[in-house]
Parts: sequence; C-alpha cells; structure tokens
Amino acid sequence: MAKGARTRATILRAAVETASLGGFVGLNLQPLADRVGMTKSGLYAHFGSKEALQLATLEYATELFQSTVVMPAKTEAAGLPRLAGIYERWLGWPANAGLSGQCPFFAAVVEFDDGEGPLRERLTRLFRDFRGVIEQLAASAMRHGHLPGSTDVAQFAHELLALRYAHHWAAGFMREPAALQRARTGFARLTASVDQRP
Amino acid sequence: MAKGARTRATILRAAVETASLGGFVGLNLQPLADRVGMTKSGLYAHFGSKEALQLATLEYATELFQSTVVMPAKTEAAGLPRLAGIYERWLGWPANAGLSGQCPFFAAVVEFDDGEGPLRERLTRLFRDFRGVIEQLAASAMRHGHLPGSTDVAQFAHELLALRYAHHWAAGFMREPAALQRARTGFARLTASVDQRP
DNA sequence: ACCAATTTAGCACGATCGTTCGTTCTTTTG
DNA sequence: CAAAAGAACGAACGATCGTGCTAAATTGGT
Repeated sequence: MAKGARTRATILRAAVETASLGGFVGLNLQPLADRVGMTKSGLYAHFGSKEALQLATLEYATELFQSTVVMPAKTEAAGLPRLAGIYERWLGWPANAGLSGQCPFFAAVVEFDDGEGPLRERLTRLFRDFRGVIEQLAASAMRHGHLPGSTDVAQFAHELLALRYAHHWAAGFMREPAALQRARTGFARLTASVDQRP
Repeated sequence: MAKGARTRATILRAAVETASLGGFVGLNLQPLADRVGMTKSGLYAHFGSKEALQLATLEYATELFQSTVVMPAKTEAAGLPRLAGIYERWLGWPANAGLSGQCPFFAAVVEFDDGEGPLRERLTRLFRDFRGVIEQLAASAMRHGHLPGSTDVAQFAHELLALRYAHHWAAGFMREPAALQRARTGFARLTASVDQRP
C-alpha cells in the first residue's frame, strides 16, 4: 500500500471523527491537520479542495455505516428480526463504529439545507437509498406476517426515521438519559401489531 | 418609542428571518447589516457581542412562536382538538410567522450540540418547556377520553416531536412534497385510539 | 545506492470573521 | 435654541478561513 493512501486513510478516519463531533462545517483544515500531525497544506494536497475532502469524508462515513449497520443484517432472520436488528444497530452505530460523537449524517443535514452543491446531492441520495432499504425490510416483514398487511411501507419508513432522528436529538442535543428507551418504546409501538395472525 | 428600540426590532426581524434560512451560525454581522441597510459596527453597537445578538434573536423567535402556535389554542376546545390545532400550527409556523425558511429552533439544534454556552442552555429549556406543554395537552386529552387512559404522555410528547422533527427534515432538507401528508398521517396514527369509549 | 516520483513543509495571498475605537450625525431633553 | 445623549459610521485590528505556489524531504523501484 502506498504511503499516500495510508495517510489519506488516517486523515479520513480523523475527519469522520471530527464530523461526528462538530459537523461538516467544523471540518476545518488546520485543526484536522493538527489532529493527524501534519501541515495544513500537506493535508490539503491529498484532496485539492475542501469540498473534495468533505465528499471523501462522507464516502468514508458511508462505508462505515454500511459495514456497521447494514451488513450484519445478512445473517439475521428475514422479516421483523432483521428490521429490528438494523434499527438497533442504527441507534448506536456511531459508538459501534468508534466515533465519539453523534451520527455525522444527521449532523450534516442542517449544514446543507440551503444552497445546492454535490455534497447536498450526495447526502439526500444516501438518505433516500437507506429509506429504500427500510421500505424493503418492512415489505419483507409484511410478507412474513410480522407486520399487518395494510402497512404503508413508505409511511412506516418515514416514521422509523422520525424515531431515529428524535433519538439523535434527545441523546445528542438534549442529553437525556431516557433517549434510548424512548427510541425503543417507539419502535415497539410502531410495530405494535406484530403477529396479528390468529 | 425610541429610535434605538425601533431599529433594534428591525434588526431582530431580519435576524430571525436569516436564522430560519441559514441557521444561527449563518447569522453573520456583515450580511445582516447589509440586509437592514446599516453598517456592521452600527448594528453591533445594539448588542455588544455576537452571542448577545444570537440570544436576542432566539428570544424574538420564541415570542413569534408563542403568538403563532401556542396562543391561538386558548380559544380551541380542550382535549384532542386543542392538541391537533397546536400540532397543525406547529407544522406550518415558520410560514405563518412570515419566515421564508424553516423552523429556526430545529435549525439551531445542530449548531450547538457540542460545547456549552448560554445559547445552548436557553434552547434546551425552550424545547423542554414546549414538550411540557404538549404533555399537559396530552394529559388533558386523556381526561377528556380522547386518548386512551394508558397513554404515556412523556412518550407521546417525544413521538410527536419526532414527527415534527422528521417533517422539518423531509420538507426542508429532502424537499419532499409528501412531507406534510406524512406528518399528518403520523399524527393520526399516533392518536389512533381516539374516542375508545364504547 | 542512486534516481525519479511522490509526499510534505513552508510561506503567503485574499477574503471574511467578530471586535474595538474615535468620530460624526441625529435625536431627545432642558 | 442650545446642550446633552444616543445612534450610526468608517476604518482598522488580530484571527482564521480556504487556497495557491515553491522548495525540501521522503519514499519506492532498479
């Protein structure tokens, strides 16, 4: 492995850590360079622009998310167990991925709500894709009879994301100890009609 | 009314507008001064520090929120109607208050999730207070038989806020036309056990 | 061990940030 | 109308931002 690729990986690891703490605007070059023990320009040469660095960080965070949250589901029982597993890992994925802050994706939302740019584009696509995953899982749970046949999967996915988003808010910003319990109770209530078969 | 107080009000009106568009970190002095047709320093003299300007803007936004969302509930029928009215006005309050952006409170959440400072303190208190209002309304709806007697009002308030937060995300960041419908369907599902009396 | 290529440091730039200061203009008061 | 008080201006500050350059150091291949 070339030296450049190695330090680039080091930078990205530190960058996603920083993004989980202070968002993507807090992803400034000088503090990041200090973190990895480099000069600002030396670090800069790896990406060519700040936007490229942000994009690369977003990409790296996506890989982390995939391997931490989605991939382990492959070995879980299809239907509701798999859905519940994804949700549970989704709740705690920043910690499980070794990040000391909160979910960098949610943190990035506010910083790109106005204006355009490829970062915003990429982030909305990530959210849409993952919501598609949830919808598929919900549809599968329906077919297994774990959710009522009348379930609106799009609405279900939206409300599941609402619960996760609220957890991000309650745990990160409000610092409420009950946040995790609230998120779990919400999931239970959302899927309250489990096994409605007689 | 003194001249100073008048321009101060003008500044705050522009500031809360700006905060609804670009958050509280986008609340920079120079652009804000240009907006109201003043010099940066002339504007600055009214507050003495950026933090004081942010606090004053937060206070002004709170007044707007109170008069737009909470106060009209006084004339509504107690119980679920009042709760539904609050929720509906809550969904559209930035537009109804004349703001062209999104809810400035949600926008401010991400910008102060780390660190301390009086702004963060104030904002968490605002959220806690309003959630207390929702809990009281839910309890009242319970007493009126509009919600099941077994309702956990704290959990209910959390999930209602989750729906509102998700609407903020879906409408603002994701720009989905179905966001409002999702929010309303979620409310209906959350209060699905209306009038359970035989 | 040497050479070529890659990687990092060093320095400086224009811009913008919040902040301060002294001055000038406008409003309020006696 | 004159004097005191308040409000806004204009310029400048130190700091930090992202971004270019060029030169030195380090790496990997032969």
